[in-house]
Amino acid sequence: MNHPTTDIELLDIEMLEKAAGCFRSLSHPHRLMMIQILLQAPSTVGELAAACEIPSNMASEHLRLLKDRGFLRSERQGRNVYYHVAEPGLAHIMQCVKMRYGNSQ
Amino acid sequence: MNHPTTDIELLDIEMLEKAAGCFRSLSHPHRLMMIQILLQAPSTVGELAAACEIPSNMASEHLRLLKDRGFLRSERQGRNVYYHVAEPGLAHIMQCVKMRYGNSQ
DNA sequence: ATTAAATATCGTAATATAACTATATATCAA
DNA sequence: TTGATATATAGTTATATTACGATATTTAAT
Repeated sequence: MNHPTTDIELLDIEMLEKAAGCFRSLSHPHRLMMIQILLQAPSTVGELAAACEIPSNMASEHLRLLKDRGFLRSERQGRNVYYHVAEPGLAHIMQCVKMRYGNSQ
Repeated sequence: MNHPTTDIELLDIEMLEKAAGCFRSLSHPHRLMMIQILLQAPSTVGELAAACEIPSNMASEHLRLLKDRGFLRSERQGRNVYYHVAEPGLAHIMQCVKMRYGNSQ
């Protein structure tokens, strides 16, 4: 009922469902750790697993989750698979996290 | 090993655990809907329940979750309880969501 | 070809989350 | 006080997520 340009549109429940799925895939400390690392440089499954101190099969599962959601992409190089950030918005999101929880700010 | 000013600090796993909890509390379509609405104006439990088409006791549970996380605050006014956004960062987060899923962009 | 290393997938048990019914509390009005 | 409305909490069941051991796949080295 407002003027078109001032009318604030709400996302419908379907869109929110997808968005909720994205947040769910971000709702694990190891996955956030991986994203943090990958925002600095592409890394292998093994490197990410070591950084999180978890077995590599679990790292692989977490990475698949993030990849399926479109947040990451992967690229095999020899025996290793390198993952990298595919969604630029992740940097933005992690900045929000640091604003709330970072020690440097 | 880098120069202090160029060293990018990673949040430790404890901080990431808290951040993950925040994302988990955002990982439900009805909770996102409530946040969307509350970013426009404070609303009662009943109003939010109606907007989400869920029973008010479930709305109450979702709201408690968001309140416990520090995202919302509540204030009783007569028989109604009004919730409002307590974390300004939520507007920012919802903007990210709209960038990805909004029809107006 | 065989072996080893890195990654991925499968099956399953433990745990967490969600939805629902019933009940409780708080406020107001008659 | 009694009844009605709005909100909150408890208990329970259904479902989803997580962790993990075992196994499979891919690549490279011998």
